[in-house]
Amino acid sequence: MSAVNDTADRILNAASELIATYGYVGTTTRAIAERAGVNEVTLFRRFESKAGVLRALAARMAQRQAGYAVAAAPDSESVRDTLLALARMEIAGAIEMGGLAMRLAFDAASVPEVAELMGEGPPGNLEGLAEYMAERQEAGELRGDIAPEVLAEAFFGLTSSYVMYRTVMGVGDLPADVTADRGIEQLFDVFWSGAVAEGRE
Amino acid sequence: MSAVNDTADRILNAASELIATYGYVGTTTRAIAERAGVNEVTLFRRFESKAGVLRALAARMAQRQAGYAVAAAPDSESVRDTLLALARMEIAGAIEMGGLAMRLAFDAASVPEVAELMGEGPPGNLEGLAEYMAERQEAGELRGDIAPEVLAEAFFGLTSSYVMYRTVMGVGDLPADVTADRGIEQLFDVFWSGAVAEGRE
DNA sequence: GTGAAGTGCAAGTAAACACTTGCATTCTTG
DNA sequence: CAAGAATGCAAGTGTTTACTTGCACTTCAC
Repeated sequence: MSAVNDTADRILNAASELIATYGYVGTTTRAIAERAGVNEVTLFRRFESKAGVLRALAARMAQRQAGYAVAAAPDSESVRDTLLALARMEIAGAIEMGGLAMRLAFDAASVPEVAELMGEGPPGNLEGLAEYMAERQEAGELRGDIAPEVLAEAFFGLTSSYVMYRTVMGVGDLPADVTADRGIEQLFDVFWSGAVAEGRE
Repeated sequence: MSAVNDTADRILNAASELIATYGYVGTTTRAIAERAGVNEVTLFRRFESKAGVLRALAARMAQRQAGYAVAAAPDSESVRDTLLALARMEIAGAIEMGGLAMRLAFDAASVPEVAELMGEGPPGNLEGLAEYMAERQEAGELRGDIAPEVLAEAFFGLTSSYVMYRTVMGVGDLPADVTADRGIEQLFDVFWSGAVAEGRE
């Protein structure tokens, strides 16, 4: 990595960690620069403003998240495997970003600069998953007596609160390996047993 | 209500709404005073400092929450009814406070003044519920192949994300009547069907 | 080896912040 | 009605914030 990008990256990394912990308004440019081991002036020369840092951060996030989406594509044979994989992906992504996306989703409701960047965000995800749930209901794989939006909300509610508890609120331990963690599977299993069509599991 | 308490109450109400939306650091004493229709100086004369307002707010919150706890006491005949009632109570309480408690639980991780006041908070709740879950597992009413902590986390994950989506992130509509809302019962039912011991429902 | 780009450092800006002081005015209460 | 408490208003404090300017230094491509 060239020295020039290294500086920018260190700034973005520092901003990512601080914003994830203290939120956008609670994070100062001075603190970002300090943690990045860089002069505060450099931050402004590279990113123009605090909002500029946020924009660059969001861009980098979107880029990485795109990588996840691709990895998600191969939807597994069974609905259960697909959803469990999605849950693990959601959790892994959110944890790898240190709760940044989660914190930003939170801040979007109150900080205009953040709201601009988040776009559809959670509502979009929710809608998309609800469509999938509806399909699987029609196929008789998920129980039909619950609205698909509710199933989607239950799913995301579990994954997002799992991450929120651990990264933002400091409750519980982070899993060593998300792709194999037993606790995640148990949590998912509560959802799954409640969502699967009777006589199907 | 006497005029003197009225002033203090208006300040606390304003602070409650603003902090719920913008967080503790994002809320200014000027904004609180303005929304309360009161001079900023009055706020300081009554509450000494911004942290003082927060303390008073927490005290009032604890007092109201105590009311809920009493109402909760009569644990219903069936586990299902008990947990559904608890879910409705949690949601009603959080909504009535306009997401304040939720936002504060969030801020506690990063704002020392908030952390001091929140005490055990979510971890305490989680532990308490996990104990109840363990009891019901031993009684054969809840499935035994899932750790009680996971069951408790699933429960609170659903109720808290339900409120979080609606109050903080602006996703979905608030229920007109929490005690009767069908959506809440559906959401709870996903949890319940996944948590109940086989052949028990 | 020269020039341009990137960075550090010192100093400074204007605005916003929590919080204070002094005084005039209103409200409450005995 | 008188006294004291509660409030409003105007003007301030010192600190922190995002952001700027000017200058010296290094690095590296050509």
